[in-house]
Amino acid sequence: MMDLYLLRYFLAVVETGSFTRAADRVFVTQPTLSAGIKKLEGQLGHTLFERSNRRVFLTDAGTRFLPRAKAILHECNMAVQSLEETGSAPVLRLGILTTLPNRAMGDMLAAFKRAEPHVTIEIMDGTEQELLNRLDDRSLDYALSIHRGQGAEVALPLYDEGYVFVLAKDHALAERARVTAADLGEEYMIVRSRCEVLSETSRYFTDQNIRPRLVYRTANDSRAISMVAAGLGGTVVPESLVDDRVTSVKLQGFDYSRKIALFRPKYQLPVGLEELGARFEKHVEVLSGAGN
Amino acid sequence: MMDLYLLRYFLAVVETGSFTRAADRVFVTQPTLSAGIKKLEGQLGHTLFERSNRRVFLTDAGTRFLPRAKAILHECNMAVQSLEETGSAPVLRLGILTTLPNRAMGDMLAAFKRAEPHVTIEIMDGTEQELLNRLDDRSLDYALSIHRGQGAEVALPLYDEGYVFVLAKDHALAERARVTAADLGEEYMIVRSRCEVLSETSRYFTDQNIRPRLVYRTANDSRAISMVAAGLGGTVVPESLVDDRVTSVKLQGFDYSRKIALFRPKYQLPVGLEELGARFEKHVEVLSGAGN
DNA sequence: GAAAACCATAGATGGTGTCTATGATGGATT
DNA sequence: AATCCATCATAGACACCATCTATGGTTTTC
Repeated sequence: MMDLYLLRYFLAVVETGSFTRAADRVFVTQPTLSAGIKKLEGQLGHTLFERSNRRVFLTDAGTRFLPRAKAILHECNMAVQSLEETGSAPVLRLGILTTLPNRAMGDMLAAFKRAEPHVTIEIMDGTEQELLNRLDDRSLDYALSIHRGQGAEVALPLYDEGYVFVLAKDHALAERARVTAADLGEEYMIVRSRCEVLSETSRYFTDQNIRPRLVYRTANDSRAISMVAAGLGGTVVPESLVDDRVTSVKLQGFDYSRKIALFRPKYQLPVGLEELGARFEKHVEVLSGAGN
Repeated sequence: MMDLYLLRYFLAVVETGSFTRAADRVFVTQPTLSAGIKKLEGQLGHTLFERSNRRVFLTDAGTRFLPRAKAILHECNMAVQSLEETGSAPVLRLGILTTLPNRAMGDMLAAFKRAEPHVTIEIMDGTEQELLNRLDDRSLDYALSIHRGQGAEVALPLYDEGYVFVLAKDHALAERARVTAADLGEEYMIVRSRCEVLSETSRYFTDQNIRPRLVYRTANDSRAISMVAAGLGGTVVPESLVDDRVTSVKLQGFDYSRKIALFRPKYQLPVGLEELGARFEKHVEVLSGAGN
């Protein structure tokens, strides 16, 4: 497994372009650093540097590893910092799945604010796994995410929705009620990289020997919808993400749907927040039942 | 400094609630694990567990540290995975500042796609610092971000824009051309946590002894605008983020503006991408000059 | 009071990061 | 072509440390 001190050696070599200067920078001798890089390469199973006697160069693997090494050390710094901060004022921390629509979320939270004018809400967007992890971590109190059969003490089921294919309003296929995979074979596809049915979508097309042309990939759904509206291509989205800038059509034979639930705290909320939490649950349940 | 193996010990104790069972889980003896946790606590300067003879409990510091420890190990797993992926087909990797508007970006990219139908574009949203880091890392080829006087070989200046205060269309202050800090004293404030003039905004209000009430905090600008539109409160945004769901007013005495630029690659692009990159630069320059 | 469970401490030992010394290689200079 | 210089790699010695076994201390249960 990896060692953090070796990551520091690695970064020093990248920054200086030389084992000798890097060794000076991290206050060890060159042979120590050389052995360290060799050890790291052994741990990872990839050569990270091409050695020459003028300077060293990152390999492809080294180039791919570089941002990750930085991210790891950054997280370590954040960890140390997190221990220096004092407790802050209590707020309700809500995670919202990135693929849930802005407008519905805005309306729901505005209604809650009207009922509870003095509450501060901190929102975190994330993938399903991120949100579950954050609930486990206690860095979130609640989360709105996809229901996968969890029991009532874990998650409060809210509503179901299906998936549709969205296109620009002036697209040739936009007037149809439904399209087939074959209809889309020559089209451009926008990949919403955090789509929870991404692999099902991919399989849907490959099962029918269709490979739409990929033109654009993003993790940001608002951007994806804007790109659809602008005519870059089409993409699969949950119904609730369809807005009046795009047109949705049914994708024949693609019958996936998702159920959205409010995930509850994994721990006993502090006393001040517990009643507020119960009111929040009630509020979300009422509004989502009425809205969708 | 921190050691990764000690983080694994820490997580095992959290998951099992016992040093003895945690030791079994990580395949060392209990005294080894005990000494390791003690070492980690020494490194961090904080006690992470309260010991009892029934089970151990996380301290406040331990609770704050837990999500960070997980994040570090997650990044380590990602790093190892990044080395397993094979080189993919070349794409143009563009970073877009999270506070740049979806519609303008969509229009610009759609126009580029019409000119270059066979290009795949991978978009990453990020803060200024993230985008600069990614350019340095070589994990991005280009970035659209804020110009801070960098020279022409680094960044191609595109356009300027100011900041405005946005409110719901039916807000009492929405009909004014301008508002003062005092006008907003009783209002609710939505904090766009990645706003590049966040500290200036804060200082603007505190300099005038105004403290608007914070109701909501998010890193996602689309969500923030939706919350404004829904009536949760108001917020400061660059002009280009104003859409037809909200109303903008001038904030008196708040004269900040930003210049947007296209940041260029920090390295020589591969031959295949180099000409494409030049065409991309030209395209962005022409469209932004015309549009804003 | 005895037994059980569990964390802490002590001492011995094998593994390892580090050092000094030296070797190998390639490019620049004479 | 020979020499010098810069730089990474290898070898061996050694101090440090993660780990083990053995034992101690504390609390709870029967």
